[in-house]
Amino acid sequence: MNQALHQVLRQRGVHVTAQRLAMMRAVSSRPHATAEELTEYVRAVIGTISRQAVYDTLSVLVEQRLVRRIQPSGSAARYEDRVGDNHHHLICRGCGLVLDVDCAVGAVPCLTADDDHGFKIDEAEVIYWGHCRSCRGAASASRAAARAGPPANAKTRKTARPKRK
Amino acid sequence: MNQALHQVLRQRGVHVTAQRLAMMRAVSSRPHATAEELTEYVRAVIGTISRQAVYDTLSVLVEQRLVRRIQPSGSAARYEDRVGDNHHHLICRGCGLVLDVDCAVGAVPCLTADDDHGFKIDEAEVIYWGHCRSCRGAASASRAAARAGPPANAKTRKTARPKRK
DNA sequence: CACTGAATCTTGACAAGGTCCAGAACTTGG
DNA sequence: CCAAGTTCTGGACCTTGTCAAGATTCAGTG
Repeated sequence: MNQALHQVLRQRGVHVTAQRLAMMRAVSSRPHATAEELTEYVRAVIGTISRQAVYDTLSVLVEQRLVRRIQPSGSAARYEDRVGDNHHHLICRGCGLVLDVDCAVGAVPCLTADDDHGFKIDEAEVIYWGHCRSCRGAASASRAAARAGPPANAKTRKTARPKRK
Repeated sequence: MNQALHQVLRQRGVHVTAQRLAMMRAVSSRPHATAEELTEYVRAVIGTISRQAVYDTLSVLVEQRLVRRIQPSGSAARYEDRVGDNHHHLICRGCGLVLDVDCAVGAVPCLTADDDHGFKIDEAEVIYWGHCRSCRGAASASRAAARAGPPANAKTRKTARPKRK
């Protein structure tokens, strides 16, 4: 199994290391994970990896188009190994859940803006923002009183920050 | 003129302060500016404002839908006061230039994903990535040798970092 | 299998962009 | 004009990344 990943890397002329193999496994088994989550995963598998190696590896993989990086407003970058099919993302403002959605328009669409202002466009990133079913339920009570709808940015902190001294 | 802004704020039940008025002016006169640039602008107008007040004010304005926040990968959040028309953005990977583009699909489109997974979608954020005309020219020489096309992430550091000790 | 140059990884410092907190100052309704 | 409630200030601190230098590891070669 690692044999296949091994080949993929070699073919592209990059060194094959335990860190890289583990990172690829991590990205593929935890779609939409942040760099930190991937680090945890990799550490669980191969024991240790430096932060720098994580970022370095990820950017190599992104460069090689083996991994796609998405960066939702107000949260850390996330990575996934579903590349080349131009799908988009649906993100919950409440809990940060990220889901894949197929492109609403068609095959490899979206790559044409109405007016490209002379740009050479190479990617269209589409993010649908909203609230997932459960967050909608949870928020409805408080939102009834709110004048202007849901907060514009998701709180991404998962756990309460420990009280500082 | 501030009278109008004043009313807008009051109507929404938020306090009217010099900082907020100045910030609204700033956003409207400098589309796509970062928080830092807006801070500079506001300081030039009313003398002083704390960083906290800047972020607080911006998030109030965003919540009230008076300002829209966009956050391109790898760069600070940017703000604009063109809200409600569902336009999109075109960003240069080379120099970070941000341009508005009208939606390629239609009126208030894009708000429908193929499958919404039970989400209540309230916004579709579309970013077209590419290279502007001048960056394309500048990069062509070095890119000829690259194996995998253009770098996947823009270098956003504008100036070389000063060499550390 | 040992050797060697190049590619990677580790460690540690640093920076940008934000957030949290507590108390002072200001705005608003009455 | 006042009390109450908001907002602002200042400063510590956090998160996510990046840079540099030196130690290690890969992978082709003899």
